[in-house]
Amino acid sequence: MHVLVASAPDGSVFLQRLDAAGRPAAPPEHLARDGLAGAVRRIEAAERPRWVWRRTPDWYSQLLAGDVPLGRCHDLSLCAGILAHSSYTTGYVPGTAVAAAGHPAPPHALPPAPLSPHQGSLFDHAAPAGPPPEALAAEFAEQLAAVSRSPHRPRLALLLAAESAGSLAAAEMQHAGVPWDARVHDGVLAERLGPRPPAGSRPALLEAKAAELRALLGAPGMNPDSPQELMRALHRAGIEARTTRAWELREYSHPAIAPLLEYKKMARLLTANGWAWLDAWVSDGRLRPEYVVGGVVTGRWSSRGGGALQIPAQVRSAARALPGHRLVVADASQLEPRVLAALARDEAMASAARGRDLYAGIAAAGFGGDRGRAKVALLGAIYGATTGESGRLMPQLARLYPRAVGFVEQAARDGERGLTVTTHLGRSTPAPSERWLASQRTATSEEQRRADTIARDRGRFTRNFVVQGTAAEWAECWIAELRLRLLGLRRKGLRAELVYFLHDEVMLHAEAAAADACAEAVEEAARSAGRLLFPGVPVEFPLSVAVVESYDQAK
DNA sequence: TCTACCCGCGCG
DNA sequence: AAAGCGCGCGGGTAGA
Repeated sequence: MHVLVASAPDGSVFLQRLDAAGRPAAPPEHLARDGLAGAVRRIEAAERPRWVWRRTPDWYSQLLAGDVPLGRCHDLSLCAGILAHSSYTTGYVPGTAVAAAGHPAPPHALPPAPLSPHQGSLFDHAAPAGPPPEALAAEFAEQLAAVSRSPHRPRLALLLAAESAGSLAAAEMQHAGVPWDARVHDGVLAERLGPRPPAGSRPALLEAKAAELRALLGAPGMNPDSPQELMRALHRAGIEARTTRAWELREYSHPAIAPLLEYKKMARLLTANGWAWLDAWVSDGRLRPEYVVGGVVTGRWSSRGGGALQIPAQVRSAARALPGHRLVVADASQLEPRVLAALARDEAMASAARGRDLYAGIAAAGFGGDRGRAKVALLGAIYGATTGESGRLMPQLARLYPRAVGFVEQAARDGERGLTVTTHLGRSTPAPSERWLASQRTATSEEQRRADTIARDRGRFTRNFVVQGTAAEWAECWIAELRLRLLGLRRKGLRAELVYFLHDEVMLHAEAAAADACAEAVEEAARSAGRLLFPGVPVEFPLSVAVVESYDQAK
């Protein structure tokens, strides 16, 4: 049922079956490192165990290189991070078992900081050093015990399973990469910026735009990339902007504004996703970002390198299926508001969400059919808006949906008081910062004002945390269910791979013949995620799914 | 010359 | 039209 994989002190690989409580259930096997893939493949086929290891990337990237996909795992390091903070359990301290087993690593630190990308590539196939196998087995048993004594055992168990499945999916996506056509990308750049220039100089169209701008502002030699120079030039031209942000500049009517906004757009494309980006992050026709599972406090993933979680609309046409293949792109519609309706058990909001478009449903129920205002009001409730249109609409929203609004208000009040808040499955906020604690020990009224600001900031954070974090849990359950279905399709000879994940959106690269089955699998996985998180709660999580040749054709 | 920080903008 | 959450990144800038 569980198989621990670890490095033995002598450099061999240590495999051991563990029982349901994490205790050794059979004598360990020692394997030579090059025997690992074969052994794992055999055990996976025969037993479909949950693989237990310190960190998924340590083992799974080499297994994927040997084409050994796995169904389930338990990532001790990620689960330690969750359990250490979770208000759903008590008495768990990460690394205690490791330290007790005599490992010289510092206590409280089962997972040292992740390897830097450079180290990762250098040592990918080297022996991952770390605590001895017995210590990892003891740590696993500690984690299972922490789940067992939780009053929310099923939820916490689901969270650890989903996070671990996420680590498998992340490794698979990094291994596969997004199919990326550098010629298409280069074409986009050439059309918007001009042909690729020598390194260090501006492409022709960008340089021309800079010249036009200098002429219109009467500022020869001005470098538009320098905020200071730009600000001086704007002021001399009578544009009294306080910042150089695009949305503020849009307020002014002056002949230089339009070219300036165009310049900023073009310069952004060049620096963020230009030729240098292509050179650095696309190789062998694939964009291979590194995903950091649980990299955000709320449980969302972050990424390292290439800004993979911010691929701008402008270059999405370069993400193209290979010949004979399709991209299946799916995203969850209005995920966060729907999660809020489920969290708060708000029947009224759930019924407004019954259709495809939640905002339209809410608009019809109480905003005179004005979808835009309904959306602003709801997002304002989730983010904690107090001023502007969104702030003004709050009372109206609260009358319509007292349970939903009350739920986020409670999370905000708790945060302001320095309490921990927790997602549906059990991810809790870290303790308030030292800055927060210090701010509460104040005397003067000046300090008190600052303390209030800090408390309100934390209130907005905790308000959003419960919703964003629970949405991340839904998405992780979704991807977990999806990858199991893809493994099933693979056994039927239908090949498809997960290639991209972005908070509430997934992309598959599938053989054309498998595309429809993939679209169905994505839908099934979403229904399953809803049932796993909120059994019996009548909130729907509809998707929009597109089968396309390139990413820009989706939605 | 190097480092740490801020700004601005892209994504959800 | 534009303030309220979470990120990563590149370039400019200030200080060492």
